Amino acid sequence: MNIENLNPSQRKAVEYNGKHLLVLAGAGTGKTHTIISRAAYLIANGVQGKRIQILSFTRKSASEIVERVNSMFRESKDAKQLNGSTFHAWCMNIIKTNPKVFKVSDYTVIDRDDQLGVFKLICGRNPKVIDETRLNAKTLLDLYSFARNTRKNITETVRFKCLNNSKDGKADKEIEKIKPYLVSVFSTYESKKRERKYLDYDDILNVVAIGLKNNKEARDYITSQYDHILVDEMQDTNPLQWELLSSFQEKCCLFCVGDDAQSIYAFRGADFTNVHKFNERVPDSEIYRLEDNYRSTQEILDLSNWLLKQSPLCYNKKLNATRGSGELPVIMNFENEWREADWVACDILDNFTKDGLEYNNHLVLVRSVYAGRSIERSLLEKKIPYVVFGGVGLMASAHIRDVASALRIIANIYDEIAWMRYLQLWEKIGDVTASNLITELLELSDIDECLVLLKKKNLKDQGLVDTLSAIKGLNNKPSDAIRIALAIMESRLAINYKGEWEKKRKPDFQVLMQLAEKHGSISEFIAEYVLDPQLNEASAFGSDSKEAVTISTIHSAKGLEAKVCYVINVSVGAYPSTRSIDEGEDAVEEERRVLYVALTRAKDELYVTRIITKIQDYSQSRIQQINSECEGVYSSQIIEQQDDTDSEKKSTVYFLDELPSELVIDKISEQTRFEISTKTYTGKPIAENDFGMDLS
DNA sequence: TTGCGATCCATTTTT
DNA sequence: TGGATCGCAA
Repeated sequence: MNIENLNPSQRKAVEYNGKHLLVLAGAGTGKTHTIISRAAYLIANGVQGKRIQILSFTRKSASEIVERVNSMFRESKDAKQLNGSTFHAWCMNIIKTNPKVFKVSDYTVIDRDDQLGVFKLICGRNPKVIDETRLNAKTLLDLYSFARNTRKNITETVRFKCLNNSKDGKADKEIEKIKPYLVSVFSTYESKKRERKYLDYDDILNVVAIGLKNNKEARDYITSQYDHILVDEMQDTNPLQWELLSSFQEKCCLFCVGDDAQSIYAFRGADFTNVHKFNERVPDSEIYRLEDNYRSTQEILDLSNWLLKQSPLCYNKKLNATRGSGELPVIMNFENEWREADWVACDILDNFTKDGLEYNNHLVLVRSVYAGRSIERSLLEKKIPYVVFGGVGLMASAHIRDVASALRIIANIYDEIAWMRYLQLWEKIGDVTASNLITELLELSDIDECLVLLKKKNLKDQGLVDTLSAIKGLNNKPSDAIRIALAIMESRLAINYKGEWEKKRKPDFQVLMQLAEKHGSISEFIAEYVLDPQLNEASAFGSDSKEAVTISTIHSAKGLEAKVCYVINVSVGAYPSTRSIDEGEDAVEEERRVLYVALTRAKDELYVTRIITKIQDYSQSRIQQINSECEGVYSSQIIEQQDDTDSEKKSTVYFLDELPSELVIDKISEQTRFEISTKTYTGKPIAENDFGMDLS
């Protein structure tokens, strides 16, 4: 095994032979490399691959790790059986392979959209809930999911998420008021899940984590199937996942890698006390640190370190660049998002045409999927190929869900959500007719009875019945089921999706069938697919995604890196977002870490762009800089504007406010400078007598 | 009741 | 931008 390219602290971690280890690894310190080496080291020392489980938060990183370990052992069978997956996929696998322990293996896995559908249904039937609680179905679902992942009760959850954790009498009163409604919605949802045999995301973890916790025999049986659990991104684990891991500490060695400064999933329950209290909770454990950064230049790290140091939280972290010094990061200021996007596209094009830097050396980081759109448009305009990370997967797209609904009915005839979607696809069936039909259908006990009932209804389009009867025997041939269902449903889908069908929607099914080939049953295929809507590669525009610019949300960018990085719209009101300011300090600090993650993706060049709509977005020191850049008359206007606004909103938080000027180059683009300068025109107006004909 | 068109609306992050 | 909701005609 190739262990030479490990530095001393990495090597110490890789060769650790105590029981449990937490590796605190800053950004770019070779975290993935360390995990890979650890797995390889274990295999090289005789541990069977199948007794090692690698856990990660995205399928991408999990499979990358497994692949890289496998490539180190080309011929060895031991390595080939190495397991690597997300927490959810792992638990699902445990459920499926141990049907005698977990009696839920015939359940249908539902995703967020399905869950939301159920919540909406429940709220729709009970309108008082939304009126009285002033929460919508989506927020209720978020609360429910948060509560389950953090193992908090309703009272604590509401206090924490809705009331800024305040403990005064007013908050207590509010909780008392809305709690009964939440109880009613949540319990209705839970009984619906039981009736319909649904497993949602949280159930998958919950069933295994709590099952193992409370049942010693099951725990011993399952946990003795593994020797080593390797956890990536430990800082993103939530209390429920911790519960799960802790069941394994007796029989297995835990090797956890994480960085508290990169914890950006608190909104969905991640809790970095899993990192901070590792020692306390896990007897027989040690903590090592990795602090040498191999990715970035010192200038990029200086900016990142500065950002963390401004935090009231103490991260006790300072990254050192082994690569030494390079270019200063650049802050670019723009008038609006189109200019910003356009500049990014131009800059990438310049790098490509002038310096021959391939497109895949560029990474554009955005806060939300939505924010990536303007960038997409500019890249498209300039014919620059790009790949998008972090968008909605294929499974979420409507036409796929349509066909999947037919398959889901075959796999589980109690799948009310699937029935609802499937029935409404057809002509003359809307939500009322569908609901009535479903009430009758759910009384029946198999698909043939359902088909008999549906035939009797004299429905306008025979396709409804034909599709189901054609695929009813294909539960174990998902790929065939898709092909046949598609053939019958196609004419209907073509109507529903009009012009989009042939070119945009239909081609997706080729990919879907290929994926289905790999699975032995519909429910297995659906489960896998709901957990991993793997089709990000397909969203590549251009011939080869290896030659493309990457656009990614920061949350999906962990583990990504590029020579040139653009962090978009780091504007006032966005970092931190005004929304998180309202939510309180914890939310703001999480946003700081989000920005930190973004900054530390860059290897050589870092561009932070932002939009300045108001000149008071600038700090005092920046005003002086602009004044020196802008000429004469404009300066005085800018300073004037500053004067009438700084008495108000002093409380606005902005991460780059006190940024020392020596850490960055702060630029304002030519056009933007012009537009800002002329923003308020205070000169003499052009009057009527300034134009017209000379009548003399 | 369905299904279409029009209007409005709000925009964080994801297994 | 497009997604969700509303109102109206068939």
